[in-house]
Amino acid sequence: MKHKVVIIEDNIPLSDAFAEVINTTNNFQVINSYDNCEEAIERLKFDNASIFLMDIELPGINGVEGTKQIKKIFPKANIIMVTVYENSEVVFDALCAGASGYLTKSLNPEELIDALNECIDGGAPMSIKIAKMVVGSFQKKPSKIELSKREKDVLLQLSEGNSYDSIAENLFISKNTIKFHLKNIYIKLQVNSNIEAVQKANKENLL
Amino acid sequence: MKHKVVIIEDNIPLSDAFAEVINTTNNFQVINSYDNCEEAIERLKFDNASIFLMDIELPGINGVEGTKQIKKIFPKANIIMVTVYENSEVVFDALCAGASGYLTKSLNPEELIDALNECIDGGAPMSIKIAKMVVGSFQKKPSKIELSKREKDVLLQLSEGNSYDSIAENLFISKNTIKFHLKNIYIKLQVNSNIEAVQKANKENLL
DNA sequence: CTGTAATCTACCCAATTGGGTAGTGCTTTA
DNA sequence: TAAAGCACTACCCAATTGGGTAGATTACAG
Repeated sequence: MKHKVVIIEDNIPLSDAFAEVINTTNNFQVINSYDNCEEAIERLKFDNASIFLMDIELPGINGVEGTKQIKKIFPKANIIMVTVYENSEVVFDALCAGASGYLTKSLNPEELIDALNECIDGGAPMSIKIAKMVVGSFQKKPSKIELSKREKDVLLQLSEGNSYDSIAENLFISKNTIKFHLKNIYIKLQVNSNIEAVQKANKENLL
Repeated sequence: MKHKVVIIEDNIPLSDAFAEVINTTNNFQVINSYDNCEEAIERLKFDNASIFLMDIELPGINGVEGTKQIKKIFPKANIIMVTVYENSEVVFDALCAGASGYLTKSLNPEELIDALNECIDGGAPMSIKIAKMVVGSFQKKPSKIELSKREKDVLLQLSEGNSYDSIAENLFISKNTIKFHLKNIYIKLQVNSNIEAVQKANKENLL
């Protein structure tokens, strides 16, 4: 029983090349190729594929949006993006949309087959550069804004939704002191409201 | 010129096995092995290694903390975690600490060498399961809390630090309407302050 | 057609927050 | 020893926000 693969790619020669490679394997089979998402989505249930190779730049709805729609109907679908985009925003959008993997189009046949296998093994095949980007996204660079220890304490409490009174209680200092620290925090973060301070602290990973 | 590798692993037979494998290659060389981070950090500059294989469970400071410290001194160090932990918190902590890769200890010699090569190619070698976890972390499951379109508008504006007055101006509705929507939002999110609402919206990916 | 949900507006009052000024005391660094 | 930074407290006032009540309009589904 071969795993069914659907290719969604508007570059027909490339699509055909993928299909040819995949059909040489003895555990994968391309059961349909489309040059747009709309058609592929219509035939979703009919094709009943387990893996989708998805281009991003497509006529009509793009690959990221298409991924969302396919995952909505077929949550178990494994969708591997195959694209030239290495732009971080596109990569993260695709992953957020539900892509299981992300390959750049420079891949060779062997890599493609490896990726398919990794995919059905429950993995997340990624090109080297993509893996690096993804891992890099966890490595938050330390902010250049420096808060004192006490300021961090106060801001953390604030971010948890505490009022000045609660913060004062929790930190065993007076409410006035909370205000004092907040004022300094606002200056350091260049904001002038509690929400902005918390949002900026989130963004800058200050807590 | 071989790439210098340092192994930090308190399981000596395992450490020796890694070293043996690595030393069979013609582009990597284990220049030192340690059974704790402290010693490795002391000898950082002396060893001048480009790749570190780091265990997580170590006597004294653990591998995650050790990774932070090494990256602080040697930002260019490539640190690959090699560990039995597949617990998501540990994985993400390690990546946040600056690890370039994350392998589980079930790896075979070939995988180890592949990982080293991928690492010096600027990649992020990961075991299949880890890659899946990392990619999965992007796929935020949609919240079950449902806000109306207008409520989302208001909450988004609020999260950007706007006051009720600004939001009213931006959305061309009265300040009272902002209050009205906020009240409903607070009920739906089960909070009772602007910060809590914004934080919860962030957490639940409501915007 | 009727009810329900969403959107919109208004008014009132109490509580919270933001901004300013003015001090004290402690520790670290120059 | 002086200066600088951090932590702390107090008081005042204006602005903002939270909670309650009351009502209007539109749109959509049963």
